[in-house]
Amino acid sequence: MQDKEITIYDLAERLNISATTVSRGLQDHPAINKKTKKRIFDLATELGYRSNKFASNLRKQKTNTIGVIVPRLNSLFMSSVLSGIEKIVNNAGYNLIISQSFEQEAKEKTNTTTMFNSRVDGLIVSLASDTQDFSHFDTFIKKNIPVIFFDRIAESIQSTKVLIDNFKAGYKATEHLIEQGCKEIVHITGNTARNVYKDRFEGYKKALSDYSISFDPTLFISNDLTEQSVQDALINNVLKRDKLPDGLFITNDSSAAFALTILKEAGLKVPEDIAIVGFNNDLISRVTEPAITTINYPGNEMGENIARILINHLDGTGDLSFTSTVILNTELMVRASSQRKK
Amino acid sequence: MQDKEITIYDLAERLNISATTVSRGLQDHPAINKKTKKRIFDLATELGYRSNKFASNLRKQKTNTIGVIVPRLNSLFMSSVLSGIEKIVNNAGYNLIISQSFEQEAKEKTNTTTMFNSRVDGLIVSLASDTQDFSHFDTFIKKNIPVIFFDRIAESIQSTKVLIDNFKAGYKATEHLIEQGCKEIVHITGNTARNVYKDRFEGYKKALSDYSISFDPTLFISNDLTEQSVQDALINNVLKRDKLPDGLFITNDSSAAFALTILKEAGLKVPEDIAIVGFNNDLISRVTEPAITTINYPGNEMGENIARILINHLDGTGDLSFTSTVILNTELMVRASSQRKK
DNA sequence: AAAATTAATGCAACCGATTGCAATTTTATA
DNA sequence: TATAAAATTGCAATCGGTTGCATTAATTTT
Repeated sequence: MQDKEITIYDLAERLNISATTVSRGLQDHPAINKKTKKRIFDLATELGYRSNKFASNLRKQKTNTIGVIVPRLNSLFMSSVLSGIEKIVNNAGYNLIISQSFEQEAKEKTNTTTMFNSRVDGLIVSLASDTQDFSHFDTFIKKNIPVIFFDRIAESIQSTKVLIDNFKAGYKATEHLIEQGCKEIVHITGNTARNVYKDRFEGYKKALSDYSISFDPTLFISNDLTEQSVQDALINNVLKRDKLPDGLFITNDSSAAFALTILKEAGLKVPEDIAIVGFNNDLISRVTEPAITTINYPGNEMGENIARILINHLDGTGDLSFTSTVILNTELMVRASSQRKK
Repeated sequence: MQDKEITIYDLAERLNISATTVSRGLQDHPAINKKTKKRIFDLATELGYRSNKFASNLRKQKTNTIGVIVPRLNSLFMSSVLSGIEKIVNNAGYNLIISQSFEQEAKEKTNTTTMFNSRVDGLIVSLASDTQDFSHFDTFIKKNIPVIFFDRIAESIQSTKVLIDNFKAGYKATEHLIEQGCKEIVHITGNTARNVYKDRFEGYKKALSDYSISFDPTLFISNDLTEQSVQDALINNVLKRDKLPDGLFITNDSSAAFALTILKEAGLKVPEDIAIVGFNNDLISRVTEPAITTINYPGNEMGENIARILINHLDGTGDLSFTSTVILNTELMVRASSQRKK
């Protein structure tokens, strides 16, 4: 439209004062007379003035933008985390730029570069499942731009991390199955190059060993946890075994629910023939029959936590110890899919 | 860090050429000699130059950023849409800024303002359930900044819309239930001030009337579709009726799944006592027992469509007819929850 | 009322890239 | 070799705020 954009110079001209004063007035600078401020604000509103963030960012070298890179957007857990992040960040006056790595290291790298070039003030990352090399974050570290990892973290990187105790969660899930009398527990999980899956797996093994059950590598299945993979694992592997397993610990609820339907279709009774434990406590774990025992992993709270830590760092006085690890609590939600004893 | 940021001036100085040439070289401007370009690119890489988007945006008055406002992030449907949008938009070199209205008109308004002030090149919106006044989008319209509505649209606004034929979907769902022998079909849905719910409701009523079933207002329940509300509706209303209904059309799959568990708990058999049809075709509709009949509503494709339309408009030559409506196909996925006849 | 403070305001440079137009260099044509 | 045409490159203004330092105006203090 013809609507010319109003600038501080326009305001200055109309008010017969300098652009400097307008700028300061708009920022509520203490040195500016209250009446002058009022005149500025009034005219600004009247003319529909809006600050040009680019000019401002350019000068201030700050963007008020936070970048987020996640493996995928379309899971309930991820979107809960994002929802939590967005809420906090937005209230603090920051913008969110979001991108997905689609579980690919290469995409993650280019996304990281984009974020860097967008000059985000901070970066929040959950790693792709196959990322092995972390050099793409070096530019951030070098420039002292905070990077927070959550859920899928990189142990080797010196930076803030927000996660759960996956080892403990894996241990508790497995222990619970053992207590229900399971002896042959299948563990289906993601790429164990990633901490989340590795640690849960370690917890699984530790529980087995603590209860004197020897770890059977053939009961351990690591794949990408897509429907296809889960189906393959069950039909071509688990269900083909001479002796069918009596327990299944699978590391997300969608997969657990999906596995449940496949096992039931195959004629197995859950939990009598095979007990199941999932992970996350998504709604889906509550609507299956039987409902699925799972680990409660509060995504929304995690998101809020992450955001708060980052914002505090950015807004607070240049604090020191920005290298910390935050561990959130999880709990086992026992439901019918695993209860074999009363 | 000490790392000074490299600018085109630094490059220019080192190469003994002007910043203009560097700028053009970096943009692969045809008037610049190939050898010069190579020298520029080489030095840029060597020194780790990165373009300052703010300076560039400031000068070009374009941000390469697209804003998205949705009611909530944490639903599978929404995140699929976002995932689709992100994919396309990112490939086209745009950034995504995302925010949530939390279903509140007020928050939607402030988010819109923020987007406006962030000078997004385009805006993608799915309305909050209680938004009645659309004046907050006027600023965009006035400035000719494209706004695309999807799913939850505003009929009265003249702008591009991407959605499904909710009337038809509602009709098909209801017709299917009728064909299965249902006579008393409960319809639980969201705020009918919003097109999605209103149209599905209209479809429901039309199907009833086409099959000579009179519409019973007491079988129609409109609420916010939270778990709590669905539970209330079923327990304090539906299940308290003298004559229990024999069909349920509920407009999202999570709610359908949740409703299913409640009805089963109450001792009803599905589909024998009551047949159920949901909406969306989320994974959750496939893992319940029985699996839930639903309307397939492909979020990811919708997202990609939206993004493509917007990008084409932004990158393409200033096209004309930017006021169109795109209707995506949906289909009824018949599953066990509604099959009462063979 | 003059001098010393304190409060307000303005000057001018700067942030880094872009671009219309002019100037210079190179290559082609006569 | 002089001249026209094409290919390259550079000048200088511009985008809109921000900020250190200087200046001017309003208050206080003697």
